[in-house]
Amino acid sequence: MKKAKQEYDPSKIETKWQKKWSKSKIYKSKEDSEKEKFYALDMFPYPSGEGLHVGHPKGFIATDIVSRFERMNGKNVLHPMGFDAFGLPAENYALKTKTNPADSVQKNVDRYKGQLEILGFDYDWSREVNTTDPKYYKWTQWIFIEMWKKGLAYESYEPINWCPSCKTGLANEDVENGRCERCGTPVEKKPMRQWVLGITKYADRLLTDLDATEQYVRPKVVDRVNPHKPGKPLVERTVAHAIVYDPKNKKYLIIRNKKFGWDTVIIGGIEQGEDVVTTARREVREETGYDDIEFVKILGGQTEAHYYTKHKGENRIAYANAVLFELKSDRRIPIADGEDKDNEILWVDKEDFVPGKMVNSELPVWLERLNDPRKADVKPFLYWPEAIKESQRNWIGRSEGALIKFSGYGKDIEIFTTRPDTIFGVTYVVLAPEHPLVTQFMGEISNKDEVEKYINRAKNETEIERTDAKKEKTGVELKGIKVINPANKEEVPVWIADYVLPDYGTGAVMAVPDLDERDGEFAKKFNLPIKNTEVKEYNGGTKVVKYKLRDWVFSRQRYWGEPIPLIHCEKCGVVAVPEKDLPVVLPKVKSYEPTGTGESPLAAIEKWVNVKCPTCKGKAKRETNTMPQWAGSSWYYLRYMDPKNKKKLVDPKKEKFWAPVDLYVGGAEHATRHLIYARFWHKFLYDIGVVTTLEPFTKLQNVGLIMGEDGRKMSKRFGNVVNPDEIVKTYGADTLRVYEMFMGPFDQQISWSTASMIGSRRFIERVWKLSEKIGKSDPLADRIIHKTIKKVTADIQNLRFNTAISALMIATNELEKMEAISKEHFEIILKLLAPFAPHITEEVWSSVLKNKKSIHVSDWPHFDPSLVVEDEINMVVQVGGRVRASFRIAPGESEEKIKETALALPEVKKWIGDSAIKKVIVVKGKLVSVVL
RNA sequence: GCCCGGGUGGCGAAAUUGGUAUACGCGCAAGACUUAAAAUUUUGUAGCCGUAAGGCUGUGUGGGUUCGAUUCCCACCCCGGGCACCA
Repeated sequence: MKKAKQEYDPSKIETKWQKKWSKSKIYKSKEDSEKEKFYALDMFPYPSGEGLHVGHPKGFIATDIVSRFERMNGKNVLHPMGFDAFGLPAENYALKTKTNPADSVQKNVDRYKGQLEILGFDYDWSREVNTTDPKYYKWTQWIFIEMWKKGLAYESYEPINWCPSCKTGLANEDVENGRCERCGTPVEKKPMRQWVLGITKYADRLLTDLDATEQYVRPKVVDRVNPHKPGKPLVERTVAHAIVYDPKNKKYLIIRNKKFGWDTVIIGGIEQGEDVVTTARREVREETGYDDIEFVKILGGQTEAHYYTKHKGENRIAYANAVLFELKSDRRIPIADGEDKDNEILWVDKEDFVPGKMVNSELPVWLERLNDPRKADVKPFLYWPEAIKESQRNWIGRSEGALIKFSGYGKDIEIFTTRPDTIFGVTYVVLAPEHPLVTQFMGEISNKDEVEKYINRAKNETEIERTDAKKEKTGVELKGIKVINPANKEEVPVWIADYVLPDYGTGAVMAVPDLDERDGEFAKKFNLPIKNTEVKEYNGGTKVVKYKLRDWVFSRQRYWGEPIPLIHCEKCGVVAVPEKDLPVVLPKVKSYEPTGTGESPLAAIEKWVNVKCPTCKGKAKRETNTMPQWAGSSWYYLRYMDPKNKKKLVDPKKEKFWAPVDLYVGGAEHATRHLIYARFWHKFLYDIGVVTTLEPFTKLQNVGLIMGEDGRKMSKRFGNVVNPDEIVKTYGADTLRVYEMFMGPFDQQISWSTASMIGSRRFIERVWKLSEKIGKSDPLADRIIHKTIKKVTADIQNLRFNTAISALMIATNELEKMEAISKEHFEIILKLLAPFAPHITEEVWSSVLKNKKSIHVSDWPHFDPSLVVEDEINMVVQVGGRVRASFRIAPGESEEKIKETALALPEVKKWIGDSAIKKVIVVKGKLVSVVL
């Protein structure tokens, strides 16, 4: 009895299953599970008025596939979705339509949700967050207050783009070639009172943790011998310990301080450009003279070691790594000496190599890891694309150098340089035009007008313009000013030039035109002397570390953002809004226009602005700046874990259960800012005990943009937007999902092609029709099925969806050729396809195979390794580097046999001819290469 | 300009560690089915020479290492993303 053939019609099955899934709550996530957790996260969208285009869901499809895959593999999955809705687009829309942005945001969110729902995602919508919801931004404000309490938020006058005609501040986006996009007036820089977050305090941790190992434990160890001295500076340092083991004598190498009687393992600070192993190796060579030690392993990542006042009177936090080496040489006596005469180097037994005798407070951790190899295995802490890590390293831009003072007229010009050794080649000094000393020198100079004119010009340039190396150099000498080069006491002139930026280093450079290209160009243009530079050591400066990373200007003079929850009291100064009064809700205003003074529209609402001081109950005013859009997105992944908690940002138990995010998918354009901001907030929350992991996202994956069919970015402006609703209507959600994953490598940017999508639809229909072939198993099918399980499983794990689908297509093509396929084999194909095409697989699974439980909660298939190896493999023969013949042979065959078979082939004989065989290379399982 | 990616058939792309370049899909061509068309299906499809067997060339360009390079190294050209108030 055959069932009547059913045509595949996605419109009949997709909404049906979406409703059933939602009703049966199979995607709901709970913390109280015995299963291992998996947290898949998308960068949440900004719901614009234009709705989603087909490019937006690409990343969401990927996390959907992975979360369905992990669920079928027995994991307890969290896959939430929410909306990021503060910021300029919503505000601009409000300005234009004179409506409250809250209304348009709600409309857009509803539209987005509708568009997402028809794609069949497995979101747990009960955990939805929205950054503009006061219940959400209460906690954004709370975090800000905590930062402010810790001194991480401070006030500063920072320039904004100011349009003098519109009397409003402009975003960088609204500035076009230095002019206001709306009215064309040249944009000026106007200093405004701003709140700034001290992200640079976290620069070192943000940098080192990129390469740190082990997610959960960076043990904190405290040196209890030397007490913490409150007055002394707190210095962070990344160091390497070298643990050198002599396998012949079973001894360890230590440094003993004869004067004070303490022992230590070899330790050294990681210098610029070095990795841990290099540093450790260098220290061993310098301290002991051994240069033939063999690297064994890094002992399980870093510790956070707190040394107090031992090192040059500093309170030091060392992020300490240990490297285990083995001694290879026969020499047993160290030849070099320690840094000073009180130190001696010696070999000790393991019994002496114990915490009690050694001063290294982190030694117990290293010892534990020496004894238990499992603990010493280094697992990377962040599985991130190397490109993103590199971008972040460059963004943070750590450089080690020296601060050197050039003095004159009772003033010191502090200069940061990474090359103090070039100081003897300095012929002049350049200050940024904004440098505070420039104003102070004004009285002394003879060309005041010229200098002022130049300053005005430079400050309105963008940073990109200023640092463009191709641009002709400009600058003005501060005539009459000379400063003394501290190295050779020479007098050098002082210039100002726009290529020196005020925010980097000290905003001043010592120019060595002989060695530096920019300085050279500058000197040539202004006929400044160029000296042949002799590089020699100069120790006249203070060693310092500088970062390119700047503190984060965290306020906006806008309406549509989280109000900064501070109050300015006439008597008490700045006071935080008490936690019980949070959230500070954004009040309704009549006009969303910024005030003519550049202040936020909130400043005009007297009823809201004027408050009583929470401390003294006296007259006070609210802060009227709002937070930037980045605020809400810097911590939203935490709220998904516990979205409705009224008492806490996140319940510690829930945080412990779900954190960290196992897979985070989003656009590469967020490589630096969003991801660094989120890491910064996370580390702060770690420090105040809100979260338990050092990093928020363990695995990160970029989505490649989907471009329009014309190769340009999809945009209303170009008229190349493809709407997913239309595609779903004509082809079905499953086809859209499969096509977007099949287009090409997930992280690659690819142009949309509606014409090509038909292939994905045909593939789905072929699977649909395969159900008509259920019957006896073909003996050849096993091998195909098991190879496909292996390939699809590995490809999903590696986020290579395009080749996973290709493998499924190949399997389908093969199975189609057969008389019949078994029910078991067909089930496996459906399961493998289920994460990609959830509706069609569920429909066939239920209506043809008569399963009661959803396919999406069924078990992922496993492959039999014996069924994925071939009996016979193809090998090719190259003669003189060219493929000339091929033969089939059993994979386990001996090299001799392979060689013999290959050389006996008539084709091979023909190509060898009379030439002598120099050698024959056999690569098992691949080829035989005959070299003539 | 600086930083980070990428460049393979007509098109989207594939290629474990350096080992048969072009899997899979789109398109195209020819055949089957059909009164016809669509759909479906079969076969072919990198370029050049050749009836064919076969040969030569070929992964942005030029060079290098190697028995062997899409893969590694050097130089260059082109395209995309980011550059701190777009998200």
